[in-house]
Amino acid sequence: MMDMKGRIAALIADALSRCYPQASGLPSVTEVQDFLEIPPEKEMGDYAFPCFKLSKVLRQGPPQIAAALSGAIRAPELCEAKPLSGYLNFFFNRENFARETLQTVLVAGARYGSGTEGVGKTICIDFSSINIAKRFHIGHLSTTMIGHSLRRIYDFLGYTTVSINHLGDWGTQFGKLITAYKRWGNREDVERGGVEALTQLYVRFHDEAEKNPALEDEGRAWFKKIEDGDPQATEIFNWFKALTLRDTQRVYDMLGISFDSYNGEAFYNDKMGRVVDELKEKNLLTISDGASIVDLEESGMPPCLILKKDGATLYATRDIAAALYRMDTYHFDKCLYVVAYQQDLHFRQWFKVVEKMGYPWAKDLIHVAFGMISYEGQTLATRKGHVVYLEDLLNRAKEKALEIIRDKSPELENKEAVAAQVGIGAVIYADLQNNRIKDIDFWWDRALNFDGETGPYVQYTHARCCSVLRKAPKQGMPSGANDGATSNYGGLCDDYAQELLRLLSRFPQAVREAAARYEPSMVTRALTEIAKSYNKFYYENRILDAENGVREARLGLTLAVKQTLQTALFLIGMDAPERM
RNA sequence: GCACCCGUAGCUCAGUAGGAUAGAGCGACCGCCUCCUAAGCGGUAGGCCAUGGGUUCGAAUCCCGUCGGGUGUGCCA
Repeated sequence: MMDMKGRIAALIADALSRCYPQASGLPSVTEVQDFLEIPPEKEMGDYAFPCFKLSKVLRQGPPQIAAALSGAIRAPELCEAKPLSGYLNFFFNRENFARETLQTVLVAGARYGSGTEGVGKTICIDFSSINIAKRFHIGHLSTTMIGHSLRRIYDFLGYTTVSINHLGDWGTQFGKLITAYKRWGNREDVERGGVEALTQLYVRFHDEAEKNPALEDEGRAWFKKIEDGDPQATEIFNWFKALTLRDTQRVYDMLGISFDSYNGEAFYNDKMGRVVDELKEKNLLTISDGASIVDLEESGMPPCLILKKDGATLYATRDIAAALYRMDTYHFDKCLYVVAYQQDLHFRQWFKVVEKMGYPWAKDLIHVAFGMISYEGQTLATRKGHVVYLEDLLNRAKEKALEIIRDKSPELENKEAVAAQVGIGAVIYADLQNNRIKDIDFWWDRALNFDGETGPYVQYTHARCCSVLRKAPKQGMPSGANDGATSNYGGLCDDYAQELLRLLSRFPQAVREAAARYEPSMVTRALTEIAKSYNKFYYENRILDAENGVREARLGLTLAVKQTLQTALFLIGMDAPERM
């Protein structure tokens, strides 16, 4: 079934050709569809066609054009067209719109809004990318949640996705860490303390190294051993890595996140010669102050450093090596890097280098940048303890949710499980609520606020839908296209129901825009609008004790809302509790 | 200095491939549970869309300048 917008565009195009048979340069159906907009006020209709642009072609004032077109459009079963100050405003036939929208949503069910446009296309998403021996804190929340949500959104549209946790597992800091461990650590304490214990060792190293600079050399020596594959160094290093992944996995489990690949810096260590060779071969490498660079002056950027004076590689080298590997391995159509905007220049530089290497897919490398996070107005500082660990945040959010449940729903059975869904949901929602480029200043009271437009609000609305549906009579529950016999769609013609139907009908488009703009917040916003609209509908209309037929129609709408909310929640990485 | 990003209500933000009278949440104040989940709903108050030009029938939205803020800017990642 063609959507309403397309059908209205077809009506307009047809009316244009009949009203102005002599005119040339009339817009096509698709052009008309692009002109169509949603009026600012509901009283102005469901769609509006602005006639200003046609004024020149048709040598007529916009109001005259609108009037002529409205006279030529006769489709009462679909909509009415009324001219108003240069616009042609379309008012849906409400009953028809309700029937069509509801049946579309209910037939699609959990797949409403999904698509197949991505079938056969692969998208690599590089996100979260934790550092070994460092605790997961709120600074990692955005990359993790944006990446995870994008993954679900692209999956929903039929793409094959590859989620990649590009581990920060290479560098002299690991030599220093081994030094600290050998001097002051022991197996049991570190095994028990996990990443926190490693962090303490690292801090101690820095304190002691200020007094005793020889420690730096010792650290470098241990790192050299890692590089050379020394068995003891490798064993300790791999153990640190396993400890970090073990601790981090607890958080990933709470968030429901998994990765297809953990290939990080260490993995690419032996794959960088190819990059250097290729750059040399293509005459892109020049020596400057002893370092090997790719000059980017003609692109208006500082040069991209490939090799240090001492011949060591740099992170641009590693990123290029990883991109080449991923193209060879996954044949991606796009490769997304969900990384903070601080690294914007870095990405623009090495993307340009890949382009200069002659790879047409350089244009498919996308830096999905997001804003900085600060804590109570100040930069996060792990050393000073000015930091919020993700695990602590999620646990406190769970506790807060549990308190509220004990207060408001003392009879709820699985309180702990629901509290986890709600508390964690609040954190996820807050992170994906606004455009990703916005900076976030973290405050505990804000993070733990569950009133207003928050995660709990949308989950609450979902639970409310579930509650209504549970109490509905078993018979006559609408489930799809064949419920026309029992549902009276006249019961969905009020402004509240219509607004809700409008939002439901636009949901698939919202998912696509979110994908096109790498912007999960567009799904969050659609989700919130639907929830708000349902709560208003719910207060203005009786559902269960409405008359026969109307009750079924409103239950159908409730089911459609419930399913769409559930889908939208899933797409941003939240759970949808049925009771709370 | 240069580059990128951002300036919309007291606070946090929607709205930007131009469209009609600029919206929401929080905070403040006032209401609504004998009724399907009050984690809800309604109302009041709160705006020179940073600023000056330009393009246009029409600009918060596009272009140029200015001011303010953030980030980055050759051997860390």
